[in-house]
This record gives sequence, C-alpha cells and structure tokens, in this order.
Amino acid sequence: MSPPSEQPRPGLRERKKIKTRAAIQREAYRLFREQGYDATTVEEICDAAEVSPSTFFRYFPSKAEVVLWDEYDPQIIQIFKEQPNTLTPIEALRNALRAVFGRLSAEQEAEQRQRMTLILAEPELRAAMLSELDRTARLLADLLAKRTGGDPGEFAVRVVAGAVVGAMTAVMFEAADNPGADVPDLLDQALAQLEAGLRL
Amino acid sequence: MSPPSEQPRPGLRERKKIKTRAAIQREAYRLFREQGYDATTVEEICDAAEVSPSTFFRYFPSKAEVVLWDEYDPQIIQIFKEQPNTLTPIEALRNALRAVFGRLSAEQEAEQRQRMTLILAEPELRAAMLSELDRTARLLADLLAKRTGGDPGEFAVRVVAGAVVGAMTAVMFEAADNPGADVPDLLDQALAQLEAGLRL
Amino acid sequence: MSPPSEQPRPGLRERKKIKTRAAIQREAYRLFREQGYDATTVEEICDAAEVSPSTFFRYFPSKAEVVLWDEYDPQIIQIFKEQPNTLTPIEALRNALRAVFGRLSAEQEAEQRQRMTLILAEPELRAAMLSELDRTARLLADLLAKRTGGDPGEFAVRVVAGAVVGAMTAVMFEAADNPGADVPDLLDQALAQLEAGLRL
Amino acid sequence: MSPPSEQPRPGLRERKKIKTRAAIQREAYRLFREQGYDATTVEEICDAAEVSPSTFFRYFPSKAEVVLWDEYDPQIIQIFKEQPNTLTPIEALRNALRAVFGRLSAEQEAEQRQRMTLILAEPELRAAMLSELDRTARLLADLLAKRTGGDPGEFAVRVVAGAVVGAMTAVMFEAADNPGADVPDLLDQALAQLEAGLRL
DNA sequence: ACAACCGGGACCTCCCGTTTTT
DNA sequence: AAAAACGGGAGGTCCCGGTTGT
Repeated sequence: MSPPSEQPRPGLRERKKIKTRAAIQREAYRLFREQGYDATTVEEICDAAEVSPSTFFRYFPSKAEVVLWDEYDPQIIQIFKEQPNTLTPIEALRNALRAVFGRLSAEQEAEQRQRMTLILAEPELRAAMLSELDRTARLLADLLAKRTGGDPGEFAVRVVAGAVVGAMTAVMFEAADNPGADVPDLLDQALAQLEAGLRL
Repeated sequence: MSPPSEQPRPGLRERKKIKTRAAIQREAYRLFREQGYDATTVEEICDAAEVSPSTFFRYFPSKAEVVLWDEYDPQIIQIFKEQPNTLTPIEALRNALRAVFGRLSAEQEAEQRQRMTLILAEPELRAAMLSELDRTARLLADLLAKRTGGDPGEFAVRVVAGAVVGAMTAVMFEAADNPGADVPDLLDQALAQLEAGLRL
Repeated sequence: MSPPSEQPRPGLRERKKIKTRAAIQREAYRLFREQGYDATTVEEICDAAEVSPSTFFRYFPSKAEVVLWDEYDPQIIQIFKEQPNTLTPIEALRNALRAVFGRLSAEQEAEQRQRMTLILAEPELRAAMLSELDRTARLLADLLAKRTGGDPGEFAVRVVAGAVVGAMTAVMFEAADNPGADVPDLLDQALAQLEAGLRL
Repeated sequence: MSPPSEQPRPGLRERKKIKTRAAIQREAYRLFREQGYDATTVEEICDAAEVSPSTFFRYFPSKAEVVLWDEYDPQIIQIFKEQPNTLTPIEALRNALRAVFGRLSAEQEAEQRQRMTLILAEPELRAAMLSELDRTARLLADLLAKRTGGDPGEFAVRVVAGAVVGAMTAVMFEAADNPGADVPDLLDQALAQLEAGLRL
C-alpha cells in the first residue's frame, strides 16, 4: 500500500526553504523578462533575491534549473502510483495529470505559461528542457515497469514512455503558442489521441 | 534545352563535396573511437582528413554535427511523400522507415549503432541530439499536415509528431543498448505499438 | 535662384528603378519581420523580390542599407535650400522637416515606424544607423555653412549640426517606443526645444 | 569594524588591476601608432603587455574597447550629481565637464587627442564610438531625469540628452582636427551655444 | 582557507585572397 | 570569365586548473 498523497504539514524549516526557492525563482523570472536570459547573471538574481550565490547553488544546480524546475513532478508521480492497477498505464497517467494540473490557481497557470514561453524562446533553455524530458522519459519508464511488473529497460515500456513524453512536449508547445488554451484539457486530449492509436 | 530533373550525374564538384564530407566523418569517427569525443580536437580531425578547419566548419556547423548528421532524413521524407494517401500517417511512416533502414548494408548498420552509442554516452551529444529531435518533430508535423491538408501548428498534428519522435527515440536507446537488435524491426514494432494505442 | 522642388516627371526607366527598389525593400522587411534580420540572407530577399543578387547590390551597397536607406533626405535638403535666408537655420530646418514628414501617407508613416523599431531592436542595424547619423551631421553642416556663408568645418556650425542630429535621434527613439506619436509634431517640438536653449 | 566608505587605500589586488589595465592600454596605443590599428593583433598587444589573451579580454570586451574606454565618465557623473539643483541641467553639466577636463595633465590631454584622432580615422572605431555615444545619451537621460524628477523616457529629456551628446561629438571632431584646441574651452563654448538656442 | 585572478586551449565565426570547376 | 570552394588567420567566448592575494 502506498501512503496517502497529502503531506501532513511541512515544518518551519521546510516552509522557509520553499519561500527562498520561490523568491529566487520570482526575481529570476522578472530579470529574465526585463533583460533577457543570457544577459542576466546569477549574481544579479542573488542580489535581487537577497541570497548569496552559494545559497543559490544549493537550491538550483545551475541557472537553467531555475527555469526548468517545477514542483509538479513529485505530485504526479505520487498520484500515478496510487491509481488502481485495473487501469491502463495511459489512463492512470491521465488521471494523475488531470488531478495535478486541474487544480492549479490562475496565477500558477499564468506562471507555467510564462515559463514555457521563456523556455521555447531561448535556445539554451530549450536544449536544457529537452535533456530534462529525457530524464522524465526514464522516470516514466520506471513507473510503468513497476506497474506492469516488467523491466524499465524493456522495449515496449520504453516506447510508451517515449511516446507519452513526446505527446506532452506537443502540449507544451501548444500552450505556449496559445495563451487561452486549457492545459489539463490539452493533456487529456493528447493522451486520448495516443490511446486511440494516433488517428488524425 | 534544360536537363531532365533527375540528376543524371552529379558533376565533379558535387562528387568531391560528398567525398570530403565522408572523409571528415570517417576520420572523426575513427578518432572518437580511439581517443574519445572530448579528447579529440577539430584540428586533429582536420589533419587526418586533410582539410582546413574552415572547411570543416563549412561542412559541419559544429563538432557535434559530425556525429549527429545523417544522410537518411531526406530519403525518408522523399519516400514518405510518395506513399498513397489511403494509408494512415503512421502506416506511411512505417513504410518509409522500413524502406530506408531495411536496405542498409551491414557496414552502414554498424556505423549507425556506433553513432547511437557515442551520442548516448556523451552528454554534449545527447543534448544536441535532443535539439535535433525537436527539429525532426517540427519537420514531421509539416509532412503530416501536408498529407492531411491541415496546419502544421494544429494540436492533433503536433501530438502525433511528438509521439512518433518520442517512440523513435526509444528505438535509438534500445539499439544502442542491444547491439544484436534489428533496427528496422524495432521501428516497426514501435510504430505498431503506437497504432495499437500503446497497450503494454 | 534654386530650381523649384517639384521634379517635372520621371521617365519610364526611373519609375522602373523605383519599383524595383521598393520591391526589394518590401520583401526584405517582410522576411526580417518573419525570421529576424540576421537569419535572413541576401539571397532569400533576392528570391522573394525576383531579382538577382547582383541587382540587389546595384541598388543597395549592403544588407543594412536596405533598412537604413530612405527617400526623404534629398527632399529635405531641397526644401531646406529653398527657405529664405531671413530665417534662422533651425527655423529653416523646421520648415523643411514639417513639409516632408507632414505629407506622408498613413502607410508611409507606418512603414517608417516599423523601420525604426527594427533598427532599434537589432544591434547591428543600430550601429549602422549611427554611422548614418554621422554622415547626416556632416551633410547638415555643409548645408548650414552654405546658408551662413561660413565653413562647414567651423566649430559653431559643427555644434549646431551635431545637436540637431542628436535631437532628431531622440525623436526616432520616441517614435519607435510610442506608436501613436505624431512624428512631424515631435520633430517640431524637439527643434523648438533646441531654439529655446534646451530648458527642461 | 567595517572600513570607512572612502577607500583609504585600494589594496594590492586593486592596484595590480589598475596597472594591468594601464599596461595593456599603453602598449596597445604604442603599437597602433607604430603600425596601425588593423595591422596590430590582440596577440601582439598581449605579448607587449605580458598578459595572456584571456586576460586581455577580461579587461576589455573587444579590441576596440581599448581605445574607446576612458576613465572620465564616472568622474563626470559623480560631479554632475553633486551640482546644486538650482542650476539648469546644462549648467550643471558644464560644471562637471569643466571640472574633469580642466584638470587633465598635458600628457592626459595629449593621449585624449591621440584617441580621438585614432577613432575618427578608423571606421570600425567610429562605428563603435557611435554606439558608445548612444549609451552615453541614455545614461545622460537617466541623470537628467533624476535631477528633474522626471522619467528618463520622457521626450523632452531625451531631446536634451541627444542634443548634448550631439554637441559633444562636434567637440570631439574639432579637437581631433585641431591639435592646438583647448578641449575644456570647446566643451564650454558648445554648451553655451546650446543654451543660447543654437544661434549661428 | 577562500575567493579572485590568471594562463592556456578548444571551439567557432568572419573575412579575404587564391585556387579550382564550370 | 563567373561562381564555388578552400586555406589561413584574427577576433571573441568559454571553461578548467593552478596560483596568488586576503
């Protein structure tokens, strides 16, 4: 049995860490918007967020990670694991994604959209994001293998993971291009299309 | 009189260019194998291939592109376009991939495998490859849109392109891990799985 | 006595040249907008405008000149020269600028604004534009010297020319930032401010 | 105990940096004089100044900046800020310029003149200098806005900044053409002319 | 010890003059 | 003779490892 998905309540230390992380990200985004990603140095971000560079690097291993990191992955994993085994993997994933992205506040959604736009516009970030997606595919393969009792290196598992990540990338692009789009709905559509054998 | 549209014979210039490109790639691969990717400088490759660094960069925009570039994309595109419109996009793509990868010589296959292994082992190449895949997804979206008469920016088209590229990435990984694998067969399996709605 | 400012009527050859020049500029602007200045090659512009590269370079000495060239300078000079000697140089210039920029069509104004925005956004073009302004200052010094019977190298003349060009640069920036602005009016304001001794 | 805010003594590190910067500039000027700007490579300058090329580029972002950089801007800004608010902006600037340029040693004046001559003779340097002037105009607009409590983007402010920079450019040209000229005096004359409404 | 500074070298771009192909 | 390809070399960026000042 997996534990329930609500964490009981984070301690003071944990909450402070979250605040610091958020402050760094907020200031970084502001500066990136104002003067561009490349033109902004880590030092400027630190000054604005009132932390030292060493603190910065404790929170984010690199400048790119400030943009790439998001808090949703662990939540999705958690909920995915809780899905009953009677569902197909794609159905389980659909549920998990809908649960997480369906409950975002308007602000959170706006921030996500801003992130995507930034990432897609900046080649360096694009490259970093794609590496991130590669990591995501491996992670997803692990999850899938655990569900089916197979091996994460098994070819069929890899194919599913790759295809799902590819489809999710398409959602990212769509959301960035089209500010009015409903992201949870797009994710749902994309996965439905996968389940239907990618008819056009 | 204008010449017929099929190049009856490429002309000395063109043949020389093909030879030069091949020489650079051949020597580069040899050196990468012998002493590693990072430890090999562009200058060494140039010395071995008997060209100047300027020429090197005229043929390949970066050191990484020597590994990333392959001659098959245009062939696949060509054959894909020739597939009858009665086929589903995935079927058409299956045919095109099988046609191209099915006729590789043992030598060519070995080289492809070597490429994959090299790419997956070297973080820099991995990152570059992923950017390449992004490009491939757009290209595929264009092709799909042309077939269906839709727009390459249409969401459903993007999803298919993303998923297909994701699945093909899985093939790459599998082929690199498993030297005995039959690549055309893997591609076929992966696409079949996509058409079947990604059952596991 | 100077000749009247209306040219009698350009011959066919002249009109064709104007059309070609306009076609090149139009296509170039479109491509710059669509894919960026740097990413657009002269060859692409030529293809779009249906001229050969050699023709292109007959009309514009460089890619940057496509953006920098405008048709108004000779008109301004002409009208400036026709101003009565009783006016101060600044007054004469005010009249000339108002005459030329006051009669632009809405399209012409929009195009000018687009030009400015493009120039200010692209560092390479900014630099080229500034060199152009330097040329303008010399030209203006010549005109001023002719009016006062002085020497274009005379210090006081240089100062006036420099200050006027500096002020006109400010107008350019303002017009680019503020799409609703009335350019002839801005020019007028700027020159009035100069005449009033630059009070703030 | 924190040290007092005036640097009582710069520390060895800081002094060394000043020396290195001066050495690079000195050798560069010597070589430019002896064999021309274009004919002098960065490497030659480095050899003469006994630093590595990396160090060179740490001190100056480009070869052109060796010529363009000067130490006076921060001094002028400092003194400008200290001028009483009862003065008009132009008066305040006059004071600041006179204070800084009036106290140059004969040697420093000669070097400045050499700089100007070099810059005006070399197209590449001219272009770079003009970009520098653009930067100066923005900086001046900021200073002016701070004084008047306005916005640096305000049109009237931009016009003043532009005109002043334009007039200062005229001074540069005059000083380069006329080796006997008294630069502080020229600056004074130019600003006086601006204040008088640019009469000729 | 800790950080700032420096040297070295690889990558890449641009330009120009020369050779080769058509 | 025109166009394409090539060689050479300078400018500029980045990163890493070693040294030196604080």
